[in-house]
Amino acid sequence: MIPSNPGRRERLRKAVFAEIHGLARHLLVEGGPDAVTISAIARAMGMSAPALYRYYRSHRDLLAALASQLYDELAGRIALAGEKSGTATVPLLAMCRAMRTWATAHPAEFRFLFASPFLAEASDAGSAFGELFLEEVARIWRHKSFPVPATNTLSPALSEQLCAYSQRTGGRLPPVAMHVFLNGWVRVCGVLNMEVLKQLDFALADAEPFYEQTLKELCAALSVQYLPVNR
Amino acid sequence: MIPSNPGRRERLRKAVFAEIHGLARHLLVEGGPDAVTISAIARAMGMSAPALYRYYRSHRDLLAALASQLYDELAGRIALAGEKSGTATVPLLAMCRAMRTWATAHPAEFRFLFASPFLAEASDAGSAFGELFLEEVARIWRHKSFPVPATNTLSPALSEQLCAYSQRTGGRLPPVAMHVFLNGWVRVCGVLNMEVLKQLDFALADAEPFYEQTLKELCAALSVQYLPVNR
DNA sequence: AACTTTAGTTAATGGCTATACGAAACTAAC
DNA sequence: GTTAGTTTCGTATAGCCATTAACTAAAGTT
Repeated sequence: MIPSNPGRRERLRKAVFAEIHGLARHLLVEGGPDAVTISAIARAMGMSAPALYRYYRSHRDLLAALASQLYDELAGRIALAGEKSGTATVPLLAMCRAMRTWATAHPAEFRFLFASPFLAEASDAGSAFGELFLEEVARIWRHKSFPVPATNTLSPALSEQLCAYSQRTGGRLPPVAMHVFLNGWVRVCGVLNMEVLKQLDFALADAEPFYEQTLKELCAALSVQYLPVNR
Repeated sequence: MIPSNPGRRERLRKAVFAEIHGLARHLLVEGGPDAVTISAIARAMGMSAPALYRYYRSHRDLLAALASQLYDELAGRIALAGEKSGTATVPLLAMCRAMRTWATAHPAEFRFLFASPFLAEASDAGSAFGELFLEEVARIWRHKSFPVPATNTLSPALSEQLCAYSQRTGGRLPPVAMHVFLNGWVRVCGVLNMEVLKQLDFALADAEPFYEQTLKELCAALSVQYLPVNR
């Protein structure tokens, strides 16, 4: 006989959520963000559309949950790559590579996460990712400070903002070092955004070598050793 | 009496197109890309929705026309800034500034142009802009070549693609110089994309000083004189 | 066994794209 | 000036979508 353990209902509910997420993601990959409709998901599940409102209060909420899930997946991959990187190598390199690996393996998801009109208004789309990489750069800085531009080469307006950000993040990096970090972050994100949005196709058939070259230059700027990908 | 000149119908038609474009853009700015619907435009015009199909064969076509119009506007601003820049200064600087000026003045349009799921699949979204700036860098190169990385520091896979692109664009820039150009282009686009997509808010309240610093560094890389904005 | 909660149904509203068809207006040729 | 053809618009319609309301059946609870 089957015992009616108390958590059963929740387990079933969880399974339905999982099914919804899976189908939503599948639709996103196959047909873009506009294809992720409540109707389509319900249809694929063999359910009526209004039934899905037992699980999400609105279409928006469903998309938000999907975004959050993808966000966690990417953040997880990056964190995992950082942890797994051997003691000899710098975690930052592995994290940057993990980010691109995920982005190119899942372009639709990456676009949805970073360039969707849906999240654009919600602000700070990828701020937490920035923090993730900032912490790594701060670790490198603590270990051995890298060269920074002279303070007087930065405009007062910029210095002021860098100081504020430095303070806001607990002074882990001095303002001028913060500029080095931001520069690198913009380059990494820039290449990834542009590659996924196909804004580099006009010049490069495959952006991987260019990305690696960028990482090499960033390692040089941070005075850490660059190691090629091990295959 | 009113003469029935032959061009009248075309004039009216042109006016309707202009009205559609204006309303479409207004809706884009006010409510994002999803607000640009045939119905909403028709409603604002006091027309029935099907009537708009006399002007555009589909919703997609309308959005494509809107994108093309915005594209032309931005390209025009950039070209104009390049022409108007005084003989003492480098056009490239003015063009980069014009691009950011437009982007920040019209964030909704810029997002629609560069980060919309609509154009992402259509490929080479902003390739022509890259060409625009490439020509400027080539002009600088012809005038006085800037320092380039040693060929052996670039991976063969990257060198090969740079060679191909160099050839494809008429050899205006040698492959290693092409890498310098691409690096700069990624940084400029990266900052702009991230600023408009609010991916820099976590660090910078105002991205303008950071953008100017980026331009300063690019000028240094291209061995041209950086001039602050004249006010 | 009675009550409550949960998960699903159908029906209905209103917005959207898109097509088909008809009426009016305009154009041009006779 | 009349007539035939073209262009532009409206109405009607079909199909998709989100969302709500009312209802039902099953499962869990007491």
